Amino acid sequence: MSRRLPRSFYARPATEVAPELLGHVLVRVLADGTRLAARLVEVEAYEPDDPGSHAFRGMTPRNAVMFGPPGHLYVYFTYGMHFCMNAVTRRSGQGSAVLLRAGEPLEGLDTMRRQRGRDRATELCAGPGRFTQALGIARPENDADLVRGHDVWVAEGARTEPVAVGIRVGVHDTSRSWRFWLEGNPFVSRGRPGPPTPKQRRPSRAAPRS
DNA sequence: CGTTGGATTGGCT
DNA sequence: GCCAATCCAACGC
Repeated sequence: MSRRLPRSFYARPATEVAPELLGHVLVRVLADGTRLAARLVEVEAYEPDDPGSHAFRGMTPRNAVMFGPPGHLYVYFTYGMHFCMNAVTRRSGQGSAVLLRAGEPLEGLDTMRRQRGRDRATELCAGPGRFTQALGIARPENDADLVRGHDVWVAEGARTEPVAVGIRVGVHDTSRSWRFWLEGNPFVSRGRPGPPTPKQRRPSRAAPRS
C-alpha cells in the first residue's frame, strides 16, 4: 500500500505543488467499489492574484472550494458538457489550486474505456475533461477530501521523466509558465499551444533541394 | 433579467 | 484547421 500525500503537501503555493504532483498517482473508487488509478503526467498552477484563475475576482458559490482547506478536490463544469478537477492548495482563504490535466492509466482501464467510449489508452485521460470522465468524477466529487476521504485521493508514486514547463492551455497569458508535464510522456494532452511540439520530424528520404 | 464566453472535446472540411 | 455542442457563472443594466 503506497501512502497518501499529506495535507502539508498541498498547503503551499500552487506553483510549488504542481510540478511535485507529477508522477504521483490519483486513485478513484467508484460507488460500486471499482478502483481506478492514473499517474499524474500534466498539471497547471492557478494562484490567488492570477487573472487566469477562477479565484481572481474573489469567492463565489462556484469557486468556494478553492478558498477552503488545502488537499480538497475542486470540480467545476465548463463548456456546457465537461468537468475539470483541481487539487486545492495554500491555506484556507487563499483561493489557489492545481488543475489536473492528464494522467497515465494504471488501473481499471476497461472501466475507463467504458466511461469514455474510447479504446486507446492515450485517449482515456489525456485532457482535463477526458480525465474526469474516465475517472467518473463530476459535481458530487466537488470538495472531496483527498487526504482523508474514501472516494478519491493521491498516493505516492515515482517520477522518472524530467519535468517540462510551458504556458497554460486556454489561458491568455504568456507571462506565466505554469503548465508542467512529464517530458516525452505519451499520455500528456496535446493542448492548444501545446508542449513545444517540435514538428514531427519525418525522416526525409531523398533530400529534395532546389 | 439578458448577454457573453469559457482552465474542452470530437467530428468534419 | 474550423466549429458546433450545450450549460451556466459572471457581469452589466
